[in-house]
Amino acid sequence: MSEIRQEISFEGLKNVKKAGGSIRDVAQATGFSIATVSRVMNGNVHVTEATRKRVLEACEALDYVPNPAARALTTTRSKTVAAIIPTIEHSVFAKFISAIEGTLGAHGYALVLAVAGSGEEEELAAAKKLLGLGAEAFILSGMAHSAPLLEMLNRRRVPHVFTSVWNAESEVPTIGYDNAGLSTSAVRYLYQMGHHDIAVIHGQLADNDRTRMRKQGIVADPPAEMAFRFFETEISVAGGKRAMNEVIVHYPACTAVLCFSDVLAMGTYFSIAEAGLSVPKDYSVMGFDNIDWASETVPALTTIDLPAAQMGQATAAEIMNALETGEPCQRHLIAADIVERASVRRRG
Amino acid sequence: MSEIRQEISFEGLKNVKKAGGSIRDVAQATGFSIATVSRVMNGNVHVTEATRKRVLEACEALDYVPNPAARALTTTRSKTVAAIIPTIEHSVFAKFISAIEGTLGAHGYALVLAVAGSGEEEELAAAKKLLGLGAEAFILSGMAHSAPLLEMLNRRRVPHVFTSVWNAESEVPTIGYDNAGLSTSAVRYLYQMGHHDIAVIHGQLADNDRTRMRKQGIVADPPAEMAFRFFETEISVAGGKRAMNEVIVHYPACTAVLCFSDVLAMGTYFSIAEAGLSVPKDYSVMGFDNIDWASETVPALTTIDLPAAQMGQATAAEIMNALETGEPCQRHLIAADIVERASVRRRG
DNA sequence: AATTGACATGTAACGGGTTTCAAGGTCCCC
DNA sequence: GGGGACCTTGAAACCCGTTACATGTCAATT
Repeated sequence: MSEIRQEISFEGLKNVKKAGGSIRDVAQATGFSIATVSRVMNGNVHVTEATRKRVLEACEALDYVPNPAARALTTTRSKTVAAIIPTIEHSVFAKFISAIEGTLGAHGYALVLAVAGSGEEEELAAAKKLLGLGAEAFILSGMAHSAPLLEMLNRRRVPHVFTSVWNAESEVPTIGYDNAGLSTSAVRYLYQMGHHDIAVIHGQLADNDRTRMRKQGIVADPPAEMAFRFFETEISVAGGKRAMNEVIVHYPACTAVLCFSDVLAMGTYFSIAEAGLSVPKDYSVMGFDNIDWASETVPALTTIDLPAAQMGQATAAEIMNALETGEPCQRHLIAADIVERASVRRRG
Repeated sequence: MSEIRQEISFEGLKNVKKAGGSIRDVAQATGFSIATVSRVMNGNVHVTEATRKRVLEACEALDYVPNPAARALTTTRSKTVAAIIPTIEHSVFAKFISAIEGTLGAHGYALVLAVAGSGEEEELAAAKKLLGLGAEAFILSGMAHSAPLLEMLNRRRVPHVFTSVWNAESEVPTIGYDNAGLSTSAVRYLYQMGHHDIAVIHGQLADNDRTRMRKQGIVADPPAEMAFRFFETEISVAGGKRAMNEVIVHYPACTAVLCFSDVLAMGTYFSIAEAGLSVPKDYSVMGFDNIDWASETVPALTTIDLPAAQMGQATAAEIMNALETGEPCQRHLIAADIVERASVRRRG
């Protein structure tokens, strides 16, 4: 019987009989009804200890696990939340995702991941796909998203949060940092340390609202004596290095460099080293993120500690709450501070 | 009617009527049967262009998307594959995951992610959870996994692959590198460059078979004149720095350092800089991974290029093939080469 | 002894798709 | 004009759980 089956059918999984049958098999094996088996599987209280034990044994013996699709169909809960992020290849995102997954996982939820570059259509397509694959909530990066995407989420009442940003005014649920405020503090710090000519190295403005907000925090109301020059590059060590090469050549007055990401700062270190100069003697450097090796560089990097793990945790908790209570997600401001190390020196 | 609903019920999502009804609503709206609607949704050929158009319009108007759970229930396909990885906070994993997601996503599959530290029970629990949440295939790291996990996957005929490793003998499907062979070549390279006293800095052996394989590749059959000392540490810049501090103090004969990860190599750079020494004058350093900024360090890092993206792509392709044809996953050896840069200098 | 109620269990109706099979329609060809 | 062949469409069974409601049992209360 079973060897025949192996011979005749083999075009895909649909035909191969998997171990672990249905709830009716367990019911039959134990003599109980499927309702009772279901109750046992769900930890329902109205079951005798004896029957619970027998059912559990049968499940073990038959290698039974409830069919997730069937369960999702009746409960209308897939316990799956989706995160759409622009890239995972950036340690801050990795830490964030990791925290989300940990928190979600601890409560029986799964995380499905989509990397959507930075195109809005790409993001919309990813969201549609994930919705069609069972995601019941969404975690998005930043606040800038295509209108169709937001409409779709609202129309279908899919809980969602925008992360890495915080916006007191807007009514959308954001969980993140006060990006503008943080860059303002960074500038103030550099000012206090005696730096007046600042190179700001940042990623693409076009497709990243967090970068735009940070820039906004600088240009909005800078101290009168300060001058800034902005260098846009790709967010990577290589990008930071290239930008710093520019700074060295074209911005002689510059004494301090503010990078909107620690990996950019790392790039400046290498650029400066190659030029035969040194940090912080020739250039003070300040980062953003506090990635885990920021404290290990030589000199140790002064940066802004963005608690990505904490943000991930808060995000996951908020999403799960929305899913379980039906309340909309709450806004959260994640506090972030400058961590002063050795890469910015006092001048004058 | 609908406003009453809003008032009375609000304990969780189960009660809130979502937009976008069922296939029957679409059927009713168009006057066709649900069978026809289903055919349209699945691109079935036996539908007139005119009716296809009408159905599609109705879907648009009603904001209809097929219920994924119902679909998964009948097709027994969730189009969801799970990856269980020890950590995501390591750029090589991130790149790998990213490639998997990209390949999977391009074919309509979703990736669910679980980070399972390195405990075997933890991994088993994660796998069970994901199975109960709808995963239909698994991507695992390394070959060392708990027997219950492997038994479960085999019993239920869940396609799975082991990644980052390659093993010609074993019958399990592995997709990855010849870890032992690569460290052997690294040693040979250092030998050719005139280095005979090598410090090897690596991560925990206990919970990582890839690290063990790499070590094996060194101790199995080293050139007679060579001496090795092994330094175990945590895989991070900080870990590499600490280990290198040890090397400097306790291994004076050492002229070259082989790190089983580029982040460890980065740590050695900082340790060496802090000691007032330099690479490659005082120590030659060689890494493993070729993470994206390995070419940007000063000096640029000589390392072994592990094509994580290629591995991810191959893994995803193999898993999808297994899912769709029923054939078991094939083994793949991913070629990797030394990329010679400036951190190893010729001696003698 | 009768009534009540708590509790354990069973029956059956969903939920929202896919798919088999049958039926009706159209077109072609002899 | 009749007989197929083929295409489009529909009816209904089925997938596998969950859960409202019904039933049955037994102990406690009066």
